[in-house]
Amino acid sequence: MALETKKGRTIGAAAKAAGLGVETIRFYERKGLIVQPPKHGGFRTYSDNDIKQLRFIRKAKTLGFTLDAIKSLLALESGTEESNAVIHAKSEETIREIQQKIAELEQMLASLQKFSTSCAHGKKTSAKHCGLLECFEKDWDCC
Amino acid sequence: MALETKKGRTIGAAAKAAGLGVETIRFYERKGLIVQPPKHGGFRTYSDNDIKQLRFIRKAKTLGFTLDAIKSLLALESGTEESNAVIHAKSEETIREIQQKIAELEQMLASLQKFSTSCAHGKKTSAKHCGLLECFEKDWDCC
DNA sequence: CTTGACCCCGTACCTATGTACGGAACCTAT
DNA sequence: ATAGGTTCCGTACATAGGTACGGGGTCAAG
Repeated sequence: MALETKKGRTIGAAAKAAGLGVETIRFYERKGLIVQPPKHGGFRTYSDNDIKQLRFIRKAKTLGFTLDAIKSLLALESGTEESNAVIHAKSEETIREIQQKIAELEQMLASLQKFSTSCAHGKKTSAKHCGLLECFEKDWDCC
Repeated sequence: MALETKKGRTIGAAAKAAGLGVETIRFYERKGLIVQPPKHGGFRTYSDNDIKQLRFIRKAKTLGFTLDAIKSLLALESGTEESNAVIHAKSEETIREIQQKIAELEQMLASLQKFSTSCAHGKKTSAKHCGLLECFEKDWDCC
């Protein structure tokens, strides 16, 4: 086993801790999402904060953010952006985007819940056109 | 202009109405997300409900669903699934997934809001390690 | 009945996001 | 010091999700 003491894991341990593949981490490095961590004896050594970044990337990805968007988010955090005003504006914009996503997900959730309770147990044939789409699109009182 | 009367638009009009490209719609058809609509004089003719489906696809995509997942959702709606019990179970599972996404987005939102108000206007240098990641990952009271 | 806009199909191409390979170097335990 | 397991790097391959092209057919207005 390679050096895994105190602060700093090898890329393999970091991958396991973050739920990613080793190659994926190197890929993110090439893409500039993360900076190459310091090397000890030729091996990358990942800090706890690096692990947090990696987990953040993983989560953000499942939420529909592209790697480019995630890169920007991480740039916000590490303060490598231009000015405070710019940082603030960008985070506010991201906030609005997230609020939008949440709103749309809640709409979809409501539609699915109606669909699930009213349609999906019992009257499949009678309610052929039960209207998940209608619920979703128009916020109608279908079902 | 091709036949665009009453019920039924050509693929170009459908694309415009749904905010997609013509080629994208044909692509979705090949992938089985939508069924080929009836043709009039060799041209696909899209109904209002088809448009709803297309818009649904577009929205679901921005929310991070894969095309395969969307296909399943649409299958739920059109009742081409096996039994009512299966339909119900699947929609309940999707409901849980969406709730999970919402929860994670709200966590990210809260982190960003703290970051934006506390860090991003004024103390960039002093709060170098301001902790968007910490906020996000641990729900800490940083900033 | 021609002309321009639109559609058909098949196929090739493109970007984003990984995954896999392979030979050399390195660390750790025996 | 040698054997096993990692890691290194560069490159090639893979998958999802489109996007573009090219040659031909179809509409509807002038």
